[in-house]
Amino acid sequence: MKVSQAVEWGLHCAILLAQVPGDSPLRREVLARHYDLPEAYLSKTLQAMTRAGVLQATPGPRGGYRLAGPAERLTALEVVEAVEGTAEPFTCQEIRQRGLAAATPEECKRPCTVNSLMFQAHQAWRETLRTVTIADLVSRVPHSIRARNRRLLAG
Amino acid sequence: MKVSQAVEWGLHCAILLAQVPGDSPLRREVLARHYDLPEAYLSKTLQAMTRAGVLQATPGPRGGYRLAGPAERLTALEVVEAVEGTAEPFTCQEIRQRGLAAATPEECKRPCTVNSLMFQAHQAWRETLRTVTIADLVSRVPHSIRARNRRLLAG
DNA sequence: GTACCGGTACTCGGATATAGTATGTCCGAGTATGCGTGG
DNA sequence: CCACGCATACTCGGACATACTATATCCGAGTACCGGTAC
Repeated sequence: MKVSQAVEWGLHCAILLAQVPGDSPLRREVLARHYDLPEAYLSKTLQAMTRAGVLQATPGPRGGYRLAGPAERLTALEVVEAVEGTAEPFTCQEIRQRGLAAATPEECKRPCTVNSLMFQAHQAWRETLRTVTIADLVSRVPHSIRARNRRLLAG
Repeated sequence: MKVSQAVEWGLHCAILLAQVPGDSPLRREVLARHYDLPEAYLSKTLQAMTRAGVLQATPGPRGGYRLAGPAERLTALEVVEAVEGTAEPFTCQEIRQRGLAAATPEECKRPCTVNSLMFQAHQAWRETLRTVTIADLVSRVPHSIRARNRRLLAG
């Protein structure tokens, strides 16, 4: 089990976009330079976030990315799932229905206990991310860094 | 993010081993046939569980695998981490220290907020798995299946 | 002076290579057993 | 009859291929702007 590094990028970008004064968009190149990320690949992540409705992309001159909604209403979970997708990390192969001890369809009306447990664990994970918004994360960034960002994003 | 299918195999095998009457070990081939799994690959999973101390392996005739301890003391988390490893699924790249807005070492004494959040989410996931033992999972298996297993494992 | 039109430069979006990891398979190392042999 | 030693068959363990996904990159599609031109 491994979380894509693109998740880190996506969250940091969302946090940064939430600090942009006014409503001016940020170009992809600016985001990439800000954290020294490969711009071409970052493109893929921002794309996914846009498709998921987390970001709003504007093409053409004076274009770029901005948050699709207020940071107070955008949860970390939405960002993470925008990047990683919403597929369950554990997919039950229903091996209980195979082999010598194959369970009958009758016995499988209730979901597999292993499947239930893993699902429950994933729900706990999601719940943790759902209770935190991007605005919360911004407020946890040290003031000195926020000040520096304000200066960089203004110019 | 994706959980290896080997986790499903490992948990099911642990649950099955907990149902073995007496203390006789189960051969790899028996486990594989029970769920119609590729024996050669299942080997890798059982190996990992043995290395982690979840299973005890006995070579030679009349050998096989058995649980290293009582099912009541073996948590699902231990099994999962035995198979998947204990590495954090989210590894912070510390991108806040790079690029134009690079944070100073002084500002990085506290861990990155993104890192903290993802860590916290993972802890919630682990906690869910830690509160459930293999014995619990056995008790959730339908009686008809348990009876069938008892019969199969006796012969 | 104003409105329209076309060219241009800039932005994102998706199709295309590469690398690393999960998946799948094989053969060799080690051990308890069972038989044969000697006392 | 009993004890010892050896060959054997059986078990797991780790080294070796393959397939898929995450990573990384490029070039093309679309859009707003800006200048020129006609009215």
